[in-house]
This record gives sequence, structure tokens and C-alpha cells, in this order.
Amino acid sequence: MVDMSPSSLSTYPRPSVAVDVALLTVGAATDADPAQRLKVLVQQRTSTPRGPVLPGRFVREGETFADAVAATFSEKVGLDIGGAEPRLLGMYDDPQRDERGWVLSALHVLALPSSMLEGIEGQLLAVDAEGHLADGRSLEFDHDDMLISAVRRMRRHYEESPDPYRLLGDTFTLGQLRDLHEGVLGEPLLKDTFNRRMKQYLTEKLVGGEPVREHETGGRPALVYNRTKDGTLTERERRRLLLPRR
Amino acid sequence: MVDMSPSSLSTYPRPSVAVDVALLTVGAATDADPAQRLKVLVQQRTSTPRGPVLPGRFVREGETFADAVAATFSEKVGLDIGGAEPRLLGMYDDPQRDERGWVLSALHVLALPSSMLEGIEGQLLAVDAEGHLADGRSLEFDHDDMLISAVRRMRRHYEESPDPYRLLGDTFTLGQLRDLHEGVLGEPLLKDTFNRRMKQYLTEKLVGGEPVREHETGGRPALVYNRTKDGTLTERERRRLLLPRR
DNA sequence: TTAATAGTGTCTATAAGACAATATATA
DNA sequence: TATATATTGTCTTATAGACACTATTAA
Repeated sequence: MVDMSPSSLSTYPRPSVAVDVALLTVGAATDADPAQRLKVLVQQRTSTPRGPVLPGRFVREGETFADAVAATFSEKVGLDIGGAEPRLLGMYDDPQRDERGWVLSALHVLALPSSMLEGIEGQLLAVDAEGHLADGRSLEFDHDDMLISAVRRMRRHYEESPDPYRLLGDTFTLGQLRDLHEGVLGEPLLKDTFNRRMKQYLTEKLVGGEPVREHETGGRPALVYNRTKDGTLTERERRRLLLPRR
Repeated sequence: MVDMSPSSLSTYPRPSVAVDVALLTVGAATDADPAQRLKVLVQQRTSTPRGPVLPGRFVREGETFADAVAATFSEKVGLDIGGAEPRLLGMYDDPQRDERGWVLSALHVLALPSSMLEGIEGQLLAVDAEGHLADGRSLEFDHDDMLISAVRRMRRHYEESPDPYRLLGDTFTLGQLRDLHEGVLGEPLLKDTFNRRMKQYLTEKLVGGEPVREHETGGRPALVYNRTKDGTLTERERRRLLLPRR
């Protein structure tokens, strides 16, 4: 803990502190590419260098980091992130990382369902399972590293909980959940093993004592599940949720 | 990413940024208490409030967080942390958390073997497995929360790797490794299951083609292992390292 | 009918969890 | 010898991984 003497807050220079945000989404499938894909929201810089970057902004007095993240999207992208909670991934604290001076960056990861990103699809770039841009391009500054660690963190979270980033709403089918996980992991999963394990942590949605089914899929209607047990996993349960791969 | 206009760094007030550090160790066993115990290094404040706090210090221009952590201990405790790497756990960013003004705190966790803390045992307080002080006391400010999250993080890391904080030196026996894990987890482990799993990620120390044994234990001499595979676990292996409990 | 998706049955290999036995040292 | 610790053997249970099968819808 720091010194309490009255002068202690003014003795030394202070850094500028910014938030940078990897806003990830799992995009809707297309005819050409039936699998769901991970995408990241980028900004095109208007000054040099002109490459894409993760959105960000300085933190202002009276704001939390979460406030600054929400403000970044409302001011720079015109996007309301609603109740989504950005997660701090790490601090970029190399004193030389910004040529303008001493700038710390707080990297956050945030995920939103693609339905909340309609109208700004042009700012979404596909990302592979390791966190590299699918088209082989690079982000400016140290943002390539940031994206890689964001994707890694999100993948890990999805290995431990059914839908920690709440990309699916309050009810969903196992097929929707599996599509989401395959998008996050970037690889196909075993249907039966996945379903059996996930069912341990979900409860069927009941109306009048009868299970609810989803009829939009084209095949046999799927049972609908609630997210109820999310976040209430025991330590023992958490371990078992690590996902099977093909 | 932030604006590049020349005025952007001076437009807004900047926060003071401090590091606070939960320095954890697994204390040597005593006669009264044969089990190893988790302990944390605290400072006794000289001004009010006078309770114990985690050591910390403002970050100065040109320093990384790691630099500031090392400086905290060399200046305030007279301790050289050597090559140990502090890990950032999170940022405490509530604008109201410090009555002196806008102070962000970067909480770090760091672990050192108890052999490096000789002479300052008086500043070590026992901690239970949840991260509460064993004597029921509280730390000042928001440092109780910090300690809880530090212990949780350390415990999780030890569930995923044999000795991620390098508390054991380059060679060790399975008994030493088990004592360490029991100290970190705060509960006994199954000896045979623990050994079998850990052996997958360790290699026996060989001299002249013969395995080396440790004769200090009083019973049958134990095989000595190297840490060689630490940090080189595959994803598949990492999952299997989660530990069995009694 | 066919196609598509949902869901179940079952087998094998692996490992956790548990208990017991054996091995090798010191006092 | 007794005692302490290390190490191995083995049994049961659980489950991942894999494959095949059945079920229920739409077109």
C-alpha cells in the first residue's frame, strides 16, 4: 500500500491510461461457409499508420475501465454494448510502447452476439483459432499480440462454462450451443459427447411441466435449455466441463 | 486505439498508478503443525489506519509494473526477489477507492520459497485456503479482496502445472512436490494418484545413466526429478494435470 | 419418399479414486 | 527390530471417445 502523506499523489509524473478492446463475435454461418466463425471489430485509422486497430480510448477521471470501454464503442462506433461486461486481460506497460509518451493500455475482451452488430459488419474481420487475422493482415502497434491473447482467453473461458459471455440469450438448444463452441474453438466437436456433458450443467425449459422444443431447425425439434446453472458450477464440476474434441 | 493528435496526451487528468503485491510463500512445517501452510507478506502501517496491508508503491516514469514490484520489496522490505516474475491479477479502478484522489492499483501475485524470506518471518501471516487470514484479522483498505483473489489464482495455477511459481528449485522429489501442493491447496492429496499423474510431466534426474535419489527423508530414498517439461504441456496434457483430491 | 437434425445405446480405452502390498532407508 | 517414507499392484467406477442406431420434423 502506498504512502499516505499528503504530497504523495503529486510527487511523480503520472501515466496516461487507455483501454483497448478486442470485441469478439461469432458470426452467422453463410452458404459459402456453413461453419460459424470468430470475428473481431476493428477500426480503420485515418492518420498514419493506416492499418486496422482495436478500438480504444483514454480513461477519464471518474470513470472505471468498464465505463471507458462502453464509451469507446458509443463514441467511436455508435454501438451500445448493453449490459455486456468487458474483462480485463492484461496491462501493456512497456514505457516505450507509445512514442507520444508514457501510455499504459488496459486490454479488455468483450463478446457480443452478432445480432447486436448489424450494420457494422464491414468493421468485422475474421479471426482464426489462434487469434490471427484470417486474411493474413496485421493490426497496427502491439494490437496483434492483444488479439491473440483475447482469443486465447475467450477460448479458455468457453472450455470451462457453457456460455460465459452470454452470446446465446437465456434459452438455447444444444445444437446452437455446439455451433457457438465450434465457432469459438475453430474446430468441430463430437456431437454426442458434447451433448452429454453439457446437459449436466443445463436444465430443460419447461412450460406447464412439458419440455419446450425448438421447431426452426428443419429436422427433429430440439429441446430448449435454460442457462440456469451457469456460474454456479462447483470446482469439481468445472473440471468436467472441459470439452471433448474430435 | 487512441487518437494520435499531439494534444491528446495532455488533454485530460491522469491517474496515479500503484502496484500492490500479494507475496505468498509456503512455509516450512513445524513440530506443532506438520503441514505446510500458505503465508502472505504484510506491512504494518505506521500511520492510521494501523492494520496490516499488502506492500505497494506508485509506479514511476520509465518503470514497468514488474520494476515497481521489485522496487517495492527492495525499498520497503529490504528483499531481493531475484528473477521471480510477478503476475498481474487485476486492476482496482474504482474512482472512489482512494480518498486522496484518483489512484489505480495493479494487483500482483508473487511467490517465493520460504528460504528467501529468512529474517522477515515476523511479517508473514498465515492464510487459509480461501485467502482469509488464519487469525481472523483483516487487511486495511480493499486488500482483503486482493488477498483472496491472489490465493485463488495461485491455487488455480498449481492445478495446471507442477510448479509454475518455481518454489522448488530445479530438482525435487515427488514428496516435496506433494507437500508444496498440499500447502497451496490447503488439503491433503492422495499420494499414489498424485504421484502417478505428476510423473507424466516430470523426468527423472540421471547421473551416469543412473537415477538420483534423495536420502534426507528418513525412509526409503526418493527419486529426484527435474522440472524439464514444465511449461511445455500440450493442451491435452494441461487438462490432465488437474489434481485429484482426497 | 429423402434429407436434415436431434437424440440414444453401447463398446473400448483410459484414468481417477481407493486400498493394499512391497521396497528401502534410519533409529 | 520398529518406524518412516517411497513406490508399485490392482480393483472399481466413471467417462471420454467413437460408432451405430433410432426419432421426428420439413420438403
